[in-house]
Amino acid sequence: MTSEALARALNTNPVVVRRLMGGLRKHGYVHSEKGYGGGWTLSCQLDRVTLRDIYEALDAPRLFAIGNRSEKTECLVEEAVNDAMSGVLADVTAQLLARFGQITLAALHADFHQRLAARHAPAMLCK
Amino acid sequence: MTSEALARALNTNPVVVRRLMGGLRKHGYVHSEKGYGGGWTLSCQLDRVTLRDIYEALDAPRLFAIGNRSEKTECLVEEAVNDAMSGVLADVTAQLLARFGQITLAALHADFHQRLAARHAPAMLCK
DNA sequence: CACTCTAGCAACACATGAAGTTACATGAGA
DNA sequence: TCTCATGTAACTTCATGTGTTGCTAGAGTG
Repeated sequence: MTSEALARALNTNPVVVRRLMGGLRKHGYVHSEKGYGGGWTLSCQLDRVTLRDIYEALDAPRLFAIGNRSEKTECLVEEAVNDAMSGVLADVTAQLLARFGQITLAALHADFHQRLAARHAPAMLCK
Repeated sequence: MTSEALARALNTNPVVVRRLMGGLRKHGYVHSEKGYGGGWTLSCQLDRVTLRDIYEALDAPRLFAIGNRSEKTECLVEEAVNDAMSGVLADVTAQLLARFGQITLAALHADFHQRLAARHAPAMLCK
């Protein structure tokens, strides 16, 4: 599949797609080929890759909208609050990643197909 | 204490302080008085207010930097991923708030005083 | 060999939201 | 009535993520 086609499907831009896919390629989840007939191909088993793997392949972007605005401070109040918060945030981050680590792409794939079937046979829901 | 003085201590602007303190006032944690001799006064017991209370008084701003970019979508893949993620995010949010709910301002206050003592008697640490 | 199609990449432009700023109104004491 | 303070709206600035353009390089076609 070309970046162009993916971008259309995702309502975004081919360059954005390449940026994201670049991370996935570095980790061997996808493969890309240049030139005529080129594009992206899957190169991993869906049941061996998790949301956590994807997150980390994407360079582990910031998870939280809150947190210390500076690591070092002269202010003892700020220090006390930072310590209290960063302990919680670290624990919660670990939990979140652990949960993401249990969600495989295969599971999402299966979920998608279930939704697809449901959409094509909506009458079943009305019984 | 005036917004002006607080702003200096926090390296910010009096108006920003008023915006934040406004939330705390609405919940009765602080009291403000206008005019000469006015400013902010504490009006709660520090051991009865938690970080979670503060967070909610500040109108519960976004916690996560990740998440659904749109609630409704036509895309079944997006739907599947959103469902998987929002389940995790909801659980993790609950955990985070629970933890914040256990951190009282009194505890932070005590922690601060401990740091203050340590700073004034640093020789103790070298024994 | 020229042409087209594709990814790779850097640099720039735009959008969004948080934080900071200005200006003015209101209320309280001197 | 003057000064000092909060209350608030409107505007500006800044940071970050997203989108866009322009160019390079590689790969197949005719």
